[in-house]
Amino acid sequence: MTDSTSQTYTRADEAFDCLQTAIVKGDLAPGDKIGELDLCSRFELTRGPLREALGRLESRGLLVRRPHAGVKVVSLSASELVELYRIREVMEGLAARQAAERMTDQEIADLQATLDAHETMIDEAQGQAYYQAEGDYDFHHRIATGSRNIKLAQMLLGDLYYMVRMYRYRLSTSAGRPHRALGEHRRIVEAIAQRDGELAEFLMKRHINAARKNIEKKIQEGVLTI
Amino acid sequence: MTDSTSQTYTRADEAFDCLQTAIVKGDLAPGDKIGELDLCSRFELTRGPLREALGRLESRGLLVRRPHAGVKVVSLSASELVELYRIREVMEGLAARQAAERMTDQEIADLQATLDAHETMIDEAQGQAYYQAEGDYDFHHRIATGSRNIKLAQMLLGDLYYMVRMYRYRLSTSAGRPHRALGEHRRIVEAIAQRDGELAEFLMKRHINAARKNIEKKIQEGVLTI
DNA sequence: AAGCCTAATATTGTCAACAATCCTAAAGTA
DNA sequence: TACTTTAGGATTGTTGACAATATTAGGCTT
Repeated sequence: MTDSTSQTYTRADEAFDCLQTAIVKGDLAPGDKIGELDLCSRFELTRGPLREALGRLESRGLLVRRPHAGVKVVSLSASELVELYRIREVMEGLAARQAAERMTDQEIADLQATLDAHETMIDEAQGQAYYQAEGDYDFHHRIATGSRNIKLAQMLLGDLYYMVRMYRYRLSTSAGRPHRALGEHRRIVEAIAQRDGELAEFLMKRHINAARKNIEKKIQEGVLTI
Repeated sequence: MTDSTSQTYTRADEAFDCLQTAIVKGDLAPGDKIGELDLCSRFELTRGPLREALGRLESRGLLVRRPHAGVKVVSLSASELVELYRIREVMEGLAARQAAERMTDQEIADLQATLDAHETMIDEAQGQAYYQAEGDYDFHHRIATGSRNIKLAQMLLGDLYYMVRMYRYRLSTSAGRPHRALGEHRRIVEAIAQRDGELAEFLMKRHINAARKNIEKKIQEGVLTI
């Protein structure tokens, strides 16, 4: 995600990627207070580039920083996580609509192919939340890109998805949901293939709404403690 | 917007604010290629904090950076600017809906008061685009904050608005539009006061849609060259 | 015993020198 | 004349040392 056109890969870019994946994968858990020197030794970096990366991550909302006090990984409250899905609902709805208008036929064919791949993945790795989540991410990623709305894709891929993925491992396995989600994905792609932007937007919004309700239910059940 | 809770104000924060306002005010115009040393001498900074600020601004999409080549202010194409308004449409629609559900009565009263102030401002500074734009910004700012959706407010106030404001001085004066916009604002606030979130969302979306069409028209007329 | 103040420590913020890379301009060749 | 190549210069990337600040632990007071 760090500007694929850049030919050279600076240490700051490296630091940024390391930290971002560490946060997303859970190696750095929400709420962790982390020292710069720890990070330096862990990732074999020096403080200059590291600090630049910290600045970027703070700006994206993955870290919070207090001058002279330190850096800690952002920790969303339950309500904040839910609010994230409300934002996704409208933004990805727009993405789906624009994707329906602008994706190439080839891209749509590829998208359908990935759905087939997801299906076998779900059947094989039954209940393996990780791969399900990756498949889901792939789907949303392609649509965001397919919207041809650069800023929209940037905001989704660079901000929201990383925050959502931070929490995915906690709230993934909901019996039967993967198959239902896949069905919803199929319908969305169908609408896109028919170039029906309005329908694609509607279906995408409903899809994310369902995911949100699923999370809200878990929170109420106390399954998900944040 | 740089974390109001921070007690101490670091040089990097200073650099960030300086650059951001310079970009928004047009002192650094879109497309300008800027050297780090120039910036250092201009803002009385040293390179360390400056680079950290550059990282943050790049992450927010106000700057583009190419390793070893330099930094330049982002320059939106006409279509990218229009796309920005499509994003605003759905995000601010959501903000208006949530604001209708969550703003305090006091906040709503204040909002109505600012609209009155805007009205006199428009009458007095007739055609003074700058103040009109500031009033408009204030209105949208309050609603974003009133949504109580932290991330949504962050994205609107920290990303989108700055990019829009970069271009406001070019596309501001459209005879009669200020009054019409004010009327639209009033209706939105009315819906919020009645706690009608659905209507508030609808009206806000239409409001931004109108602004987008206004810009598209100007682009087609060739008035606005980007 | 509990709370406040003080000082030591560790961590962050800042700086200036060094190394690596890109851009430019001049020279040479087709 | 126009294009390629190469060397120089300028700019960015990186590093490690230095300064400033928040935290924490310990002692003191109430």
